[in-house]
Amino acid sequence: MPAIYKRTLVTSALPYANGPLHIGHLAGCYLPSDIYVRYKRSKGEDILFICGSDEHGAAIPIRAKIEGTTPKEIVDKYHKMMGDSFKEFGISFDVYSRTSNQIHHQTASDFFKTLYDKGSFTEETTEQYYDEEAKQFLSDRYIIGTCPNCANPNAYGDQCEKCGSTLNATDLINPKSTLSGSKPVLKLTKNWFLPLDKLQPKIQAYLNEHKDWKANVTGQCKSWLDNGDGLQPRAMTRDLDWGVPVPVKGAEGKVLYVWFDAPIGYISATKELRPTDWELYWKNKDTRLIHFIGKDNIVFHCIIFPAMLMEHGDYILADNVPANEFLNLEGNKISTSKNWAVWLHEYLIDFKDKQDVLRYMLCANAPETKDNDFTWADFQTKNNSELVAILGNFVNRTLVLTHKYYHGSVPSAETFTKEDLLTLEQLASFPDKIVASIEAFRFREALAEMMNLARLGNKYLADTEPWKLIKTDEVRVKTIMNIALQITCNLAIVCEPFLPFTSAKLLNMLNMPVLKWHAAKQTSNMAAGHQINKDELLFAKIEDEEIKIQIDKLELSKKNNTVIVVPPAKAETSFDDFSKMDIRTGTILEAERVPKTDKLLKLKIDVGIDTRTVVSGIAEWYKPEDIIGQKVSVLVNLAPRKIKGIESQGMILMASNAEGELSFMNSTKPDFNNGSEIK
RNA sequence: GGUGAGGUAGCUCAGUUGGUUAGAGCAUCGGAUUCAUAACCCGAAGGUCACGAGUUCAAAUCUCGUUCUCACUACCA
Repeated sequence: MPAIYKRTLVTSALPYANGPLHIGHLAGCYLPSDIYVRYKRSKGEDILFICGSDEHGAAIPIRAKIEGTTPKEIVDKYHKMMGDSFKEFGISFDVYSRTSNQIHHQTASDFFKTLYDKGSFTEETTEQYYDEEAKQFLSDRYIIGTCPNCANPNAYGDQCEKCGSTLNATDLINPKSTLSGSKPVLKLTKNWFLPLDKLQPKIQAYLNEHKDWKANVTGQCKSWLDNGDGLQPRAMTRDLDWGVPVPVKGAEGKVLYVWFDAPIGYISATKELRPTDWELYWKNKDTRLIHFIGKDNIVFHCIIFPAMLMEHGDYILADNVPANEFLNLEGNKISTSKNWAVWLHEYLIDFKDKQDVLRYMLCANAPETKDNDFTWADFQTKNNSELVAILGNFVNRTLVLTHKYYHGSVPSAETFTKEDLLTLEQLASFPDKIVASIEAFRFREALAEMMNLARLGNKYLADTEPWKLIKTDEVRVKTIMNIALQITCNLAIVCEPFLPFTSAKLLNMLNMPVLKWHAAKQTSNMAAGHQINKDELLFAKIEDEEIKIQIDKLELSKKNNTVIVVPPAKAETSFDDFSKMDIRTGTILEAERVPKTDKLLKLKIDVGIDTRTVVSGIAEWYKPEDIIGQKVSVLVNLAPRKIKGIESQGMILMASNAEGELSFMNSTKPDFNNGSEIK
């Protein structure tokens, strides 16, 4: 089982620099990793916390094009924005680097070279589109053309966003380069593949050593390994000009695959932070490496990156990869493009100084074992019924009484009753309970345990009733208040990983220095006679009004997005081109599901000329029995194509909205005969 | 369709190798209390453990089937 490690290296997934951060990012991996690291630091352990912006990949140049700017400006903008958000929410990275740094380019480049020299890669030459004007190969996203499926003239080389089909660039009709607008030519290109198929036994063995990983993580890995023929070779280079150049002769105009270079970002960030002894954290068996990620990154961190490290040979592998599931917002998926999100930088405008409230909420509601939902109503309840009522209230009543009875001077504990001793014993047991949960990456459990300490305090005060005793037994009250203050002080220590701002505020009120974790096992951190500062409220109630504003804001963005998103006008086309299409009216005679598919219906349509079979992807919106007799428009001279073994002889025309939902368009004169031409 | 993860109280979740009346927090209701941000403290109510079958003395837990949700993947002419 786990060796005794001397130090820990914690990485958090590198966020992609093409948009601001939202609550899903925080809940997914940054908050859990921050809690873990803060606790380890508090214990005095040797630990580094690494992160940075992922600034490569094909999506960034495209985003730049849309915004009419350069990739560099995009990544600069979001790198700063994300870094600021992390800082504001107390995510305590030791370094927040970026993959566009020179040090990263060098590190990733060297890494690739090492694998290349070792002969780890296989080379494969394929035909790809090349733009002769721009003098470069075109990645799929740089090519647009007419979708062979739905005739959308603006389909991308990898996917048609209109009909959703996955494409190869070579499938496109009339391909065009988005760089120069010219017609690209097919040219041979060489790319380097990591033969994951050959590495599968080693990867399997590695995963077998880590049966203790979370169920969602091992499950995902298993599914990759067991699926079909197992792992497949994966290209580690791309024909693109944005990224780390491939350091090999004959690879001009190529960059490293973003998922090859991004995880190496962890290494280069460590180098940047510790130029002299970074290898201690990456190449020494006494170091424990932990990757905090979201579930979408599991395959890269559990299979591909370890495979790269194995091939290299010098590096240690991750000992654990605690991946979280996804956080939804008010019942819907968080979506950057639909603006369905709570943005971190906006949150702080509406909820100034309430970083810890969000941290608390996101930890208490973290999607640790399954997707979870963030609702504003729940946010309010957690703040008002837990932070205010339990934690804030306990601290407040203790401090108020201390000022009232002793002018803020800690009273001395005289003689302990049985009840006192029991309370002190429980107090001392909390750190270990919280530790057990944190070490098992069960942060919501750990947080609940922390709150139980505040509950213990509330109960102790309710049971001992110092406000009554003060009239009859002042000596006894001294002891009671001393204990209540000790609980308050220890709360400040154990809440620090979760609520760092609150902890600092509380220590300040107590006029205490920062205390290490082990101090929380002691029951006499505050000496008699110690003078505390003026008390103030730790948490404020959140009123219905404030919540309503947030919900309205979301509703508004929902409305805006459903109304505004209309695809842009297409390029002009000629009447000749249009008249080449033979579109007829028809009637659906038969309809049935195509087995083993989710979306496909096999239709028999009378189009006047004949009755033909058409396979159509409308099963998500129409049941077969409901559309028999439905009048449709059919493109009848489209080249036939086999889909799932069925020859489809045409295409029915459907309206499609922003959500990709499809609808029939009805003629207003029902008696039009089948086969009428649509012009 | 394939693979993986889930389905437990109104809500969010625990439930370790199958073993007494299935737990917690919040919400609800009742009581007590006033130091405290109408907060705290005590108590109650609330569950056919998605559904169906099987194995067993015993199933939330194991097996098989069905169904729903999410992710990856295939399919959208």
